[in-house]
Amino acid sequence: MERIARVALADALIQYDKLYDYRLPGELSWLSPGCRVILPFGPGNKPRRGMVMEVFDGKEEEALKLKAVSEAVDTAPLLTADQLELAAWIRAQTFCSWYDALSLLYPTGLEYRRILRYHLADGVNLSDLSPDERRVAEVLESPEKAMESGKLAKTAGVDPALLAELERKGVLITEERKVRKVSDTRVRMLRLSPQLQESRDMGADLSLPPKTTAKQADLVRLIWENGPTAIREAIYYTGAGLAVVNRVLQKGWLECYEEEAYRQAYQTSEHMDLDAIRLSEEQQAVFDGLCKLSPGSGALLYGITGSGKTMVVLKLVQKTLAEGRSAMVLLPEILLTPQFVRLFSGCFGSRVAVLHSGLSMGVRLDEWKRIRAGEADVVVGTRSAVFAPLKNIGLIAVDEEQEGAYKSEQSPRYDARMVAAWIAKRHNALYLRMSATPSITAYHAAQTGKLAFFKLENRFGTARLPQVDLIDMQKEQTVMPAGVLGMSLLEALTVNMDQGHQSVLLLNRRGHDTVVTCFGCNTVMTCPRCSVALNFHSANGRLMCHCCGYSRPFDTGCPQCGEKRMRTFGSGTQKVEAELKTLLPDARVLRMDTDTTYTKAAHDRLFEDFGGGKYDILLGTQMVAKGLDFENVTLAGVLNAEQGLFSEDYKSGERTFSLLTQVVGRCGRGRFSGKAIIQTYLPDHPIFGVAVRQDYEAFYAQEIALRSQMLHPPFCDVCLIGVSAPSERAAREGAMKILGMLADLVEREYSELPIKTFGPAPASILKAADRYRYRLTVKCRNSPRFRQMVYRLLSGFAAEMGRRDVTAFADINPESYF
DNA sequence: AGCACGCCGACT
DNA sequence: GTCGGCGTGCTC
Repeated sequence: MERIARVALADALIQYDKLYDYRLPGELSWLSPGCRVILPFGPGNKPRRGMVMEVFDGKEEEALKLKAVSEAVDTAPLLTADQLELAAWIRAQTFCSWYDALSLLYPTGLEYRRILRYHLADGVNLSDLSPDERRVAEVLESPEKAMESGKLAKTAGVDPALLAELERKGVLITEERKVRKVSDTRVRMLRLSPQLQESRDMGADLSLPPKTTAKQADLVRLIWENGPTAIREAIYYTGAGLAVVNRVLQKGWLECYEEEAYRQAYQTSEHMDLDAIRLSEEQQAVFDGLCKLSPGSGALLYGITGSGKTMVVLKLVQKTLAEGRSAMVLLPEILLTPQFVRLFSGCFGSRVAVLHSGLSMGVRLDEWKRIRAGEADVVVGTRSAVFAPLKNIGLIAVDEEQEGAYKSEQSPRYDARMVAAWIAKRHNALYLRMSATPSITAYHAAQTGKLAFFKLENRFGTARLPQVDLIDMQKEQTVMPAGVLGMSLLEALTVNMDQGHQSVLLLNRRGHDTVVTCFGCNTVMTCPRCSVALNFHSANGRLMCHCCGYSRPFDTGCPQCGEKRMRTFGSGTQKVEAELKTLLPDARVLRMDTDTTYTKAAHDRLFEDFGGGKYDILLGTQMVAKGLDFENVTLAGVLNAEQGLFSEDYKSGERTFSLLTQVVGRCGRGRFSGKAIIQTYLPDHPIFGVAVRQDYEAFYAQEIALRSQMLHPPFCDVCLIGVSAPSERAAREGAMKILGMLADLVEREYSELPIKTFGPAPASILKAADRYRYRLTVKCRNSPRFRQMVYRLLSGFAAEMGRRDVTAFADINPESYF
């Protein structure tokens, strides 16, 4: 019998992504599932990365036909059996490769980088070489000297391919080194020597020889009294130098060892006594109800803004920890994490770990390790935090569950809410979705009993919902010609400012504005790589593409006619800011959008400044609507409320309602009552009626009827198939090809599947990053059998198109429409 | 993706 | 008769 490992291969394309069997040689027979390995792959036996998914015994003659695993990367499994199963599930759900799914489960900091270094071979005769080759040899000088491949090619000024050729010829010898992307940080610690420790354990007093210096004695006493301490800290407390430490170590009273240190993700915050906080009657009832649910249940908590959902979650986390289980709280945006982390770390201290993509690789690695080691058992983070290696999870709470940010729009296209549900079921944990404006799908699930339903209808404390006015911009006067601020809103802003209160202005922008056109020929400035208009950013004076990041200076002139003067359209935040400056010259306006808040530190600081009363008006895009909680804000204005309604996907109503509700909820959170003003050019749209009344249930009734009638989710699933290619023709033909293959599969083998196909159509952004995109939309039921068909479709298409630079992907229930 | 195998044109 | 073009197919 021989040990055989079934391995997932890294960087595998869908055409050949499957589990491969390799023999485990004797010295590697200890390898178990979850360990990373290096394998010889393909006819050239190129070393490739992989992860062991399964190990079993096989017949000797079978095993000998297999190639052998060449190297172990980990000495112990990196992932648990549960995690391997999760990866398999993710792969099946999202059509990603085995290894891509596995990669979600550990931080990139644990990845190794392979560094190739070249040496000169012994006894190379320089006169046998071409001039190029000789230059390479001269750079290396001698066999002892080595250089990294990229650097060598650059220094010698040769094509990197030449190096590979020289290696084949035996002129160069390669040496490979594996370097972890992020190293561990270790800290040197001091502890008592075994003898001293023993006497301390016996209850003896510390006794040192009489001629011990004061500093030495202080140092030993510190460790005696406080236990093991980091050298740096010990030096800090005793005032001793490193020389004293070395002396004491030499005398054998203390010993030194290394311990893993963790890079910090957040500042520790002031302690908060959770027991001192009493829940309201309504909150308590919800809390009790949630506690009574059977283990492994899913629930939806519908709570209006300001009803104190977070407080209920804090208490739930506390209860979960008390039961010896861990908890996870997911948030839609990185920008919301600081507030939550402050709150949670105040209550649970260093048991809290933070995970989101804004953290540096080192911090993320260390947070991951703290969680895995069980040192942190409360995880707060964004969608990727759902993969935190918590053990024995008792609670997964998803805040603002309707937010599209929970869905990944890059491969693997997972939905953190579905992953959370899977994990919760596996751990028998409570899966809690929360929102003031639940997604139609979640509310429907609650209505039909698939999720337990809880409600918080009252604003906490004295806060009351604000009065909401809808302004018809077709009739409304503006002060500025072609201005965006109507008279009513301007008046309200003035009054609010005079009373010393603050206001929030939301600009409902969706991409295509702050368009710039040529003053001469009226050409719209568009991105040369994408088919979208460029946006003017005053912060850097450049025209920028919001799609691919391309930018160029504003003053380069019109590419059509060379005219230097430009005209700006739309109502970007800058334009509104300028209008405010003219109309309310005394107002202190804080503009917040992706230009001004590029870093999270900047965002935090601006938020704090606003909260501290340094500004009268906060003006911004979507981000100002979320999570902001300041008692002095009593006016909210929405500038072009109908914007999002023009997008073609079925969720536009849901998103607009949610946004309006959030922004209205921003004001009147404290002692003062609030007011909201919504400006729109489409006042008769049914969504505004229910939005003004802040009536979610009425909105739901209206929306679910529409979904049912149009056969949209939750009454079906939507599978988006996207195709991209270097030319529009190739993209369209690719999409046609897929449509043909799909029809073929359906006719031959999958005729029983309920399917309706739409398209091919150009994607909503036809051209992005120099590639043209087409899409197909398939209304379906997301069943294993349907996914199997899509998988075959994708791998078949990839095999056929592989060499033609036409790629396709599938995304079930996407949040954005490509 | 790599890499080999394989079957047709211009070369020692 | 051989070197080499890139079309086709496989990768444990």
